[in-house]
Amino acid sequence: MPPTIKDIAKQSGVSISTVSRVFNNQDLVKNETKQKVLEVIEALGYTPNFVAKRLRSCKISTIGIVVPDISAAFYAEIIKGVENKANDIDCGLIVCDAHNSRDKEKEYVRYLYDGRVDGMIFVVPQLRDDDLRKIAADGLAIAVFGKDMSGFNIQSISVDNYSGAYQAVKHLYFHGHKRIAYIGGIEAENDYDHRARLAGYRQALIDNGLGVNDAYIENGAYCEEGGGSAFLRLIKLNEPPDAIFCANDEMALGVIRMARKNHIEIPEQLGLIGFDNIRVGQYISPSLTTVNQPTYTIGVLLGERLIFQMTNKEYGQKTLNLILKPELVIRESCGC
Amino acid sequence: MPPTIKDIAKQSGVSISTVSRVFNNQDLVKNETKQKVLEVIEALGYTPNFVAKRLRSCKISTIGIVVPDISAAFYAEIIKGVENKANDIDCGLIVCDAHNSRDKEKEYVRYLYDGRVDGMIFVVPQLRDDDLRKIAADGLAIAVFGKDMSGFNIQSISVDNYSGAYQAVKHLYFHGHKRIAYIGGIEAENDYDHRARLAGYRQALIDNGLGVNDAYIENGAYCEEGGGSAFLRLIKLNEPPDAIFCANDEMALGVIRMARKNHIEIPEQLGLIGFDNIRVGQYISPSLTTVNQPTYTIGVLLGERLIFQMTNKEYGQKTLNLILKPELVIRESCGC
DNA sequence: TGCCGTCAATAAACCGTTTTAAAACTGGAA
DNA sequence: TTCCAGTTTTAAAACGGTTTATTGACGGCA
Repeated sequence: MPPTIKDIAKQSGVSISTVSRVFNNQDLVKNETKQKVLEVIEALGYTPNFVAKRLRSCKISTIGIVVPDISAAFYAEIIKGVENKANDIDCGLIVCDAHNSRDKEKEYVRYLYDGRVDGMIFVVPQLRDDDLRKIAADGLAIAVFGKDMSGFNIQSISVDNYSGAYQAVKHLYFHGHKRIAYIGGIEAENDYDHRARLAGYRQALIDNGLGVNDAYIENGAYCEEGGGSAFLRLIKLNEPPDAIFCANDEMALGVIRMARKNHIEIPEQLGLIGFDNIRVGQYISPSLTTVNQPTYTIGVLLGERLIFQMTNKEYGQKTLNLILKPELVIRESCGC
Repeated sequence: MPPTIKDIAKQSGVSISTVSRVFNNQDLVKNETKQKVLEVIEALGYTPNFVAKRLRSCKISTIGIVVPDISAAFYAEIIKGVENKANDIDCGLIVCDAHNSRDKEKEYVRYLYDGRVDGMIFVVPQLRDDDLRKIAADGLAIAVFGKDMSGFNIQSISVDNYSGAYQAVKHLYFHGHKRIAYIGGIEAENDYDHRARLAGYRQALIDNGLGVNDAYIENGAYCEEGGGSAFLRLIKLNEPPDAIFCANDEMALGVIRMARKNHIEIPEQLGLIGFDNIRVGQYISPSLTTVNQPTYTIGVLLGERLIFQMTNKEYGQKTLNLILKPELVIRESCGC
């Protein structure tokens, strides 16, 4: 057992309060006594027990972050951004991988909720707004990426998915594509990304005088395989699309793979744009035009917001929901 | 403030000891009472404060893992493996990103060391063996990936880098390559991977009657750009190599990029094999032959070892250093 | 009826620190 | 000598749990 403050007190013939003082408000203790105590501390190799310290003083200098999937570079980049800010204030970071599951996410919240952290960041939370609000109400600082929580007085950051999709589709249109399809997710209660991207897609078609054809709207389940099958369904249509906008890059990879298999040339016969700017997109052939989200910046901003929240307990000083504009990264797959 | 055990006690009309019992030795409390308490716990969303818990009982069901770079898929996979095992025993996981820096790693160790975790996993630690030993000596369970710590009575898992390199080079040789170069890291004190892979490369050449040509051994700093420049140096030689084995895939990507720029065809003019099996390797053209390490399995094993260590305090029951065999994944770039 | 054993629940001690309130010790002024 | 202010020091109360010892209630048995 390591020595405790009691051992030091006994050994040096003073009370434990005095020993504690020597460590903290050192000016309140006589120099002579201080020397004596310091000697004993040195001799016994004492360090204050962190756990006991925390129990009393309630600050733990740790923040937690919950992401849907730690192995996706997108989230890893955000984490790095957050960490950068956390380091500024000597704060540790606990990373939790929710495995894309709401239950797991809930579990982790429960886990972090036990006084392990001073604040939490949720990246694209699947949790209900209510759950998030409850956490915030308990006095824990929180910041959210991926949905607008300003209605609940919670700091949040989003990317303008609508605008990203709109830009992509407009780009395809301006370069001669007229039958533009969309591959996305399903109309789930909490799939804000899908909804906004679909809406952007729709509006871009409408604004450019192209009708919205429901047969051109497909579900690719956000994964490579799903994107591939959605593509196969699309090319079987009487009037197959001449371009596809995918709500993420994974699905676009599936499209590229299946197009190759079916001898459809990209971009000559089919324009393609993805979303997220994952690393593979630069290396695959044809390289993938995509919509880039400033992940690292997002992380930094999340960190900033959270720290702001942790230090100033009241809200409202900063805009509650900050919306970042994504940008189109033009490569080969769109043919422009 | 989140609710405490006192709130639960008051709300449900029992003593705090009873509430505590409901959480721990549940058999000692009447079923009826238990139900009542559980309801209140649920309603108030109570979680026992981990700091308080730890202070009294010395167990907090948390393990920490330190990796060099969270955004590398390689480590993310290992983390997932560990997490899987941790979940089996209802253990939380704290992930720390050391940013490839020894200082940062040290900082995190100090941080975790504060009684925040019951055990730690180090993935390719840059820490000195001594530091690791000291942690273990203090009674904290630890498990290490990437270097053999059995000499210190610490559980460790490694991949047989020597064998991986040997297989790769042998494969190149058997398919007709005679001038095989190596691009790796620098001869750093703690770069065990580099040393073992280089040794495997050397031995494979010797065993097959090819001499070792020091001009063929290059440093690519483990990154894409470094791999590219190393490649450029190699092709300027009087007798440039007809194949390259890279100590990781990143460097191989650099080779592919630069080869393309210099109109050197892979695999026709140059055979290429990487190491690590990163995702991009499947998608790039030509797709990359590489040496695969069973990352997820590594994670699971690390988790197992650590948990074993946490529960049985004595050593020695299991092999202390487990060596896994990596396997060659043959794709286009080696031309076979 | 009185005694005993069993089962449930509680009170109280404890973990190692910080912090607040109180006590003890100084020295100087009345 | 007494009192007071200022400086040091101490005792004791937190912090939020777990755990040990104790109490209380109840039924069975002599």
